[in-house]
Amino acid sequence: MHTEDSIALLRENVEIFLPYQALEEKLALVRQENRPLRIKLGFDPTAPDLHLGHAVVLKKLKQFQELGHTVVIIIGDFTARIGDPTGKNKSRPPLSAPQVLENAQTYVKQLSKILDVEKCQIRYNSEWLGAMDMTETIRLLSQVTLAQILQRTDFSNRFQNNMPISMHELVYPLLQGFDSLQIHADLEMGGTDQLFNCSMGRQLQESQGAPGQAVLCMPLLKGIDGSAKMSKSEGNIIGLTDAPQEMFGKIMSIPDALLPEYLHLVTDFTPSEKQALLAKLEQGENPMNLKKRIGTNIVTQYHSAEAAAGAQEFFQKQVQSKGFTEKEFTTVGLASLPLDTAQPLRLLDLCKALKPQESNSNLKRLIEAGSVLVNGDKILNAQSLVQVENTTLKIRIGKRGFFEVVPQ
RNA sequence: GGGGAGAUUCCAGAGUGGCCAAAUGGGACGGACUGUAACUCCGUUAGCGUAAGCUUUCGAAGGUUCGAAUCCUUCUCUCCCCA
Repeated sequence: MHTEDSIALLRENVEIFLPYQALEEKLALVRQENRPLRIKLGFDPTAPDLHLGHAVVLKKLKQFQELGHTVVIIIGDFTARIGDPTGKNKSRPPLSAPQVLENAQTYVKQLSKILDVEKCQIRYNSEWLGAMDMTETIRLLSQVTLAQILQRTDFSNRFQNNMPISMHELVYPLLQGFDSLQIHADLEMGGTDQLFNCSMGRQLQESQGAPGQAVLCMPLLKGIDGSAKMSKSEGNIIGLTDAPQEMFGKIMSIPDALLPEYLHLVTDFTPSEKQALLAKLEQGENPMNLKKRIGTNIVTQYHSAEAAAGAQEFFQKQVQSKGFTEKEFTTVGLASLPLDTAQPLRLLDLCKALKPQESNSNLKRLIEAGSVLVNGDKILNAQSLVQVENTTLKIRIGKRGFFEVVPQ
């Protein structure tokens, strides 16, 4: 069932194997028992947006799935109400039950962008966690000591820095581990930040006399700002559901230094293609070109080749080209704007009508900073009057706001 | 249960009666540069107002004062030490 090649493929990009030969051992085991691997992937439906960081893990799961293994997705609807403390220096607020359910449905839909969801088992951990009584709970808690829990860097950092840690957060890793026991996981996948939680599952399984799961951790993809981790709360994500133009633009905005990482972790290129692209970069090719290749590749995965081509074209026109008139403008009818056209129209008021979410003060700043162009000309005075009647007017506000104001 | 420390603008973190819409750093936004929304440099960063200026903001609610982020009272939350 597995050749050397497929094992090499499965090992590609994996950062941590626990234990090191775990993958090979588990594969041998299931071959003997003539069954597929049961691979667990847990998600807390806290924020309902999957991003490229998640995709790193999901793409690996996809490889397992294509080799005939079973992916069991745990929707942590119960644990989401606690809040995973991973990577947080603050406690997360618990979510309400209806919120969690809604997020879970959105999640599964997004998972289908990468995995064959039809072939996955999907389980909600409220099924068993919600049913536990106090006696069972205490029995579970007795399996682990405080010292073990404090091993975890999130907790020990917070503890050392006098930050609050609530009791329910301490319990979180145990509950996640308990999921592994319940579904008889052979292997659990996650980001490297999940190592502690995943190994807790292994420990609990073994303490119950079951074989401990293997743990595979994927590297954490850096955010588009180049910071340590792509995460929703940092606002540095590329969402799987982002529109093509948005997705492409975000990829163009990642620091050049991140290119190899993105190339390896989130593109579809074959290993030899990746090599070739990296070699070109080393030979001094403009990183921009590689970034475009990566952008096109990624947009193609989540949308289509046509969408990717369109997104690249849009980027070149909207961002790279110097010309003003060839930009893509959003057409706005003058009559649809909340303006008193009987009065002489100030530039500030026009901007406010086009960007109602911006404050007047901020728009004034933008104008004075030279970020507002009218028909290609920089206007620095917010009080300047603009002629809008019986004429079409092209106006740029900031880097992204291009409007064409037409009469009526 | 007892004693002590603290809560500041998006975040971190100064400020201990008027010079405070509040230092500094980060982030964000903008400009210049670059046929990258990268890198670098520079600027801006509560709202309203053409402006003078006015209004709201320093955990919450009251109070003292001509004047409070700064003082007092109560409350909420957090941390530390002792038991």
